[in-house]
Order: sequence, then structure tokens, then C-alpha cells
Amino acid sequence: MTAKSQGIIRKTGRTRSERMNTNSKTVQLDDIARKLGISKTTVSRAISGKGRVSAETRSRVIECIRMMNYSPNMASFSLAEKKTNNIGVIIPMDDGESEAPFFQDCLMGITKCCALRNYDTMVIGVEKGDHSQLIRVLNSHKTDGIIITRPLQGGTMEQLLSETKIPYVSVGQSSDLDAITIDSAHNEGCYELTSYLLMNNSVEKLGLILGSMDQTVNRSRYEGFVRAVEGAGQTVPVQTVFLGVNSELRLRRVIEDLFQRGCSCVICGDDMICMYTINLLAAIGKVIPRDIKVASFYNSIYLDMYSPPITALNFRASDLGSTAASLLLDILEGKETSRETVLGFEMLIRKSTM
Amino acid sequence: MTAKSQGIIRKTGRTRSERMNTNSKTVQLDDIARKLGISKTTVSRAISGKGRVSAETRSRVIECIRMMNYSPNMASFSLAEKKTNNIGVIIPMDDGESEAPFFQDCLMGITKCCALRNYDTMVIGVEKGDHSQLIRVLNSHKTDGIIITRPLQGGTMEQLLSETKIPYVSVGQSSDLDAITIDSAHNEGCYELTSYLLMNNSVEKLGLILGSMDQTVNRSRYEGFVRAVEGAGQTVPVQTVFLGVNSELRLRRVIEDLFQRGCSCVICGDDMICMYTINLLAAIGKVIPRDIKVASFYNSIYLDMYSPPITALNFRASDLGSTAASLLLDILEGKETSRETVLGFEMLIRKSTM
DNA sequence: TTGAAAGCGCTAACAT
DNA sequence: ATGTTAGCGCTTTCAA
Repeated sequence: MTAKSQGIIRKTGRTRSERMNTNSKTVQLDDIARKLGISKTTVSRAISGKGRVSAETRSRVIECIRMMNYSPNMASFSLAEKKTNNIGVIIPMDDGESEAPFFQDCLMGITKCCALRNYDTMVIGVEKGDHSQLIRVLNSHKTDGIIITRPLQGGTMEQLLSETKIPYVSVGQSSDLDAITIDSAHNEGCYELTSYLLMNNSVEKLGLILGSMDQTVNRSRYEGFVRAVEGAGQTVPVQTVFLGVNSELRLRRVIEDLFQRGCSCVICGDDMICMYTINLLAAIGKVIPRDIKVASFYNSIYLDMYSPPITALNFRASDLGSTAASLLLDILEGKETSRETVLGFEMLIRKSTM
Repeated sequence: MTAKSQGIIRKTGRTRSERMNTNSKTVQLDDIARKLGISKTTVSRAISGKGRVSAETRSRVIECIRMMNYSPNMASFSLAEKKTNNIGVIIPMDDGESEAPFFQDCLMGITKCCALRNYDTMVIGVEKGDHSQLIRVLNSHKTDGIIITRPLQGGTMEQLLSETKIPYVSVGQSSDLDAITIDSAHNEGCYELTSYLLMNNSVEKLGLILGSMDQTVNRSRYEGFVRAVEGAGQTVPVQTVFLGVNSELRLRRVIEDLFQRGCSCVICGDDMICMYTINLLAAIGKVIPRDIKVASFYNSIYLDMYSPPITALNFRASDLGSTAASLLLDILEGKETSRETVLGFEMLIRKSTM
């Protein structure tokens, strides 16, 4: 190749402008219609499966789509269909609770399920009293449905969702009695675990530390606990039941109280509380289970790693997530779903209560 | 009120049909244009600020928008503007790594920053070798930009992104040398911590346990470690350096080796490895720091809770996230940004190495 | 400063 | 079975 003064020496690859031409003009319905000498309506029908298209045309379209690497523009689809193929997941962003591995696991389950069904997942962060992100998403119609991962007493979010008439599923009991919910059997699980400690494990003085009672899940836990205590013919040990414990400082005092009042066993409301508790116990030189037995109403991968192993209820957060997503997508597709789904639990009896 | 046979007794609230009328027809540009007796073009201009509108018209529009509770339909906006106001966040979904609190924290930072600038966050889960979710999102044009939270050696994701010509930011060093990156000073931090242990802390036999070397972050860590060792006039203790440790089983054997080879101190590559290590040490009755000193190249809220407190490098994952988002949004708005941003670290010297 | 009309890329009546 | 045409709700030339 002779390179004149104004010439360009072409490398082996394509030039920049060639690349631009190939890539920047994204192929769309019209392109493949023209290529095949048919109308875009037919192409659209071949793709969606709605309306009749001859088997041959369809396969030609399918083929061509792959060849030309076509994929539909969601914005135009959404505009025409009033459907985004997105769902929103409301996740708490408050410091102190948002760290809980539950939400991450749950989100994983949701995302995986959605991906399988051609949906995408939008994160909606809410802090206590700040629903601006949720409101923005609702107003802009960016999602077809919503999953609540931490329903609160009062149901402010549910109210917003109902007003917008957007379908939603709540992971955990909702204040909205009409809401579709998917929940772990917290109530039942806590009942079982508490009963076990009381009966089989002959614990005398039982303590309980629960987080914020704004969370419906903590109410379920408490109910299960109370049922078990009363079922064992005892009265709820109000002296050693601590509700609404939501700071490390507060927890520190609670633990002192526990010892002062002679508790031989303490149940922690969830994994985070339990980890803090274990840590605080170690810091004051107390040994589990010698000085005090410890159990948790919720397990997690982190809790799994402690030694001694902690007796706990095991729920699969990612299953909850994927089931929630599955339910929501069913609803969006117009299928009937049951109003309340409950997933089971596993009781892990381990050294911490022996 | 007299209720005739066919009469309806109206409760105090609005009837169902009234509610339907108020809510179900979402107000749009036309509505507020008609209400004000002007064209929707003018309304559009008043809102966007593009094109001249009289100050008075503008304020009337603004007022009316608030009154009628208007908010634009994103699908139509996107179609017209080729802009979604969404960004995608790629998060690893592989079992065993996706649990790391880093990604959750990072995501929080991203979401918060995006919300402030009127963007929403879409979760894109990738597993090793499975980029289908990413490809789907790219093809459908659901996001304006992408954040990679765990860049890998080889840069397959970066390649996909480059082909699509979608702007992206990588949290951590990228194989794509042109990529915009935001990173913690891992290299420097690991250098400092290792140097400290070697010099001030007079550790003789140092061990190192790192996760998968596919992750660019682990390469940075290793570089810092090596620099420090050589800077101290020593040679890298290959006998006690374990790279690519990515399972608990593997870790178990590593820890046995550590003791066999007489290590007096071990550095863990990250918080997850460190937690497992602490747990395994406890399980075989080893006491920190009496039997072995322990440090970590990455801190996290969970590690914070252990006792004894663990010497570690502290980086703020949520800051990384929000900075990444901020950079990406700047790029999307056409601002110039620096190609490489590095956030500092904090060295937490604690009991585990004393 | 404002309005009319075309167009973003798709779907869906309604024809043929 | 396939094509024509009219939107979906916004932005944006181009006129006035």
C-alpha cells in the first residue's frame, strides 16, 4: 500500500468511523423489517407471539434478529405498553439496620428470579420518615411493581403504594391487611425455639432482646415468644424482656441488667443483636454457655462463624426474595396468587445453649 | 338523610368511583397546558429551563405542576431524550463472595448519591462467566451508565461496556487502562500496614492469605505487601503466602500450614477471610494474639465486633460508592472528570497484633 | 415569547 | 397472514 502525504495507513482492524457506523446506529424493528421485505408489524408479532404469523415468517424473523443482533428499545416498548419490566425493591437505608445481611440476601434472590423472567431490579432506599426515593420512582412510573423488604407498623409505604395502585408484595406481615405477603414462619419458629429452651433445655430465667417494635417481624417474634412462655405455664418475665433495643449503648445496659437479674439464657431478636451481644459478653469476660446461654431468633452467615456455634432459627432470606419476586411477577402477569405465603424454618440447636 | 330503596348512603369519605377518577388518570403535560391555556411546548420549556419562557409563565407553570401533582412519564421522556436517568450497578452474585458487606455498603452510597441527583439505581447481578443480566440491560438501554463494583482481571465486563459505548466507572483498578476508576488506596494501605507489622511490631514470620487473584483489588493488596516486605530488606516469605484462597476448606489447610511453618502473625486479605480465620483459630483452641497475631487488609462492621479487636485497614465503602456515582453522573452530564480518583484509608492498630 | 407539528421506537386496532 | 395507520407522552425544530 502506497501512503501518499495525505494518505492514511490502515491498520488491520476497522477504522474508528467504520466502528462508529456499525455500532452507534443501533438496529431496530424497521431495519430488520426492511431487510426481510416485510412490515414492522409482522416483525413485532413474530417476536411477541401475539397475533398470527406464519411459521416460516417467524423463523426467518427470529433468525434475522439474531444475525443483526437486534434487541428492542425498552423506552419505546414501555411507552407503548405501559410496562417497564422493572420492579422496585424497597430497602432500608437507615444506619444501624441497613447493614443486616438479610437485605442483601433477599435482594440477591429477587434479582436472580427477576432476571430469569426478563425483569430488572431497581433499588429504592428509604430511611425512616424519608420516602422521597419511593415517591420519585412511583411518580415516574419506572417500575411495574414493588417489593417491601421491611414492612413497618403503620404501613406508610403501603399507603403510598395503594394510592398509586401499583401492585406490591410485602416480605413479612404488613399493616395493610389486603397486601400480598410472603413471610418466614417467625411466629411459629420463635414459639418452637422458646418452647425448646423452656422445656427440653430446662432454662429457668429467660431473657429476650428485641429490636424496634416498629418492625412487624419483631412483633411476630414477640408473639411466638409469649405463646411459648404461656404455653409452658409461665408468665412473661417482664423484668428480663427488652423491646425496642436499637443501639449498642442501649444493648450494653440491657446485658448488665440481664446478669443482675440472674438470667441463665438470653434470646436475641436477630443476628445483628446477637453478634453485638456475643461481643459485649466477651468484652466483660463472660463465657457462652458457661455463664449464660445464648440463642438467636435469626441466623446469618456471620453468626454461623462464631464459636461456640449459636443456637438459632434459620430462614433462607434469598428464598424469601425469590419467592416474593415470583409472586409479584405472577401478579403482574395477571395470575391469581395466594394472599399469604409462609416459608418454613430450621431450628439449629448448637453449643451455645448446651 | 333519607335512604330510599335504591338510594345509597354515602359515608363521609369519597366514593370508590370518585377516587378512581382522581387517581387513575395520571396528570400529564397536556392537562396542565390546557388548565393554563397554553401549549404543552411552553410547559415543557418552563420545566426543563431550555428555551425562553417569560418569568411569569414559568412561575404559573411551576405552581400548577405542584397543585396538580404532575410528574413526567419517564418512558416517554426516555424515548424522546434517549436518556433513562438510571444507572446500573454490577454486583457479584457468586456464592461465597457476594455476601461481603462491601457491596451492600457500596450500593448504599451509590443509591444515596443517585437519589440526590434524580437518578435511580438498577442492580445487575453477575456470576463468574455469566454476564447475561448485564447484556440484557445493555441491549435494552435501560441505563445511562454503569458502575463496576468488583473489577476482574481480564476485563470481560469492561469489554462489553466499551463495545456498547456506555459510560462506566470502575470501583477499583480496571484492566481497561482507559477506564475511569475510583479506588481506595489499597496498595498504599497494605504497604503501610505490612511495614508497621514488620518494623514497629517486630514480627518475624509473617503469613498472608489472599482471595482470588482474579480480583484486581487482591493484586493491589499483594503489590503493597511485597513492596513493604522488600522495603524492610526481606524477601517475600513464599512458604507462608497463600494466594487465591477462596473456600473454607482451603482456608482450613492454610491455617494448619501457618502454624507448622511457625508464623507469628497472619494478614488476612479481607474481612471475610479474616472472620473465617478467627473462627477457625478459635475452633482449634488458638488464642489471638497470644498464639498468633492477626491483621486484616480490610475492615468491616462485622470485623469491628470481634474481640479482641482486630488490627485492620479501614476504608469507607459507602464513600467509594457515592464518589463512583458522583463521577459517573458528572460524565453523563458532560463534565470533565479525572481518570483516577483515590480515597484514603485509616490504619486501625488494635489488640490482635499487640 | 409562544405554538404547531413532527418524531423518538414500539404496539395494536383495523383493514386487506 | 400481513400491511396501514394511529397513537403512547414527551422534546424539539421551525414558524409566527
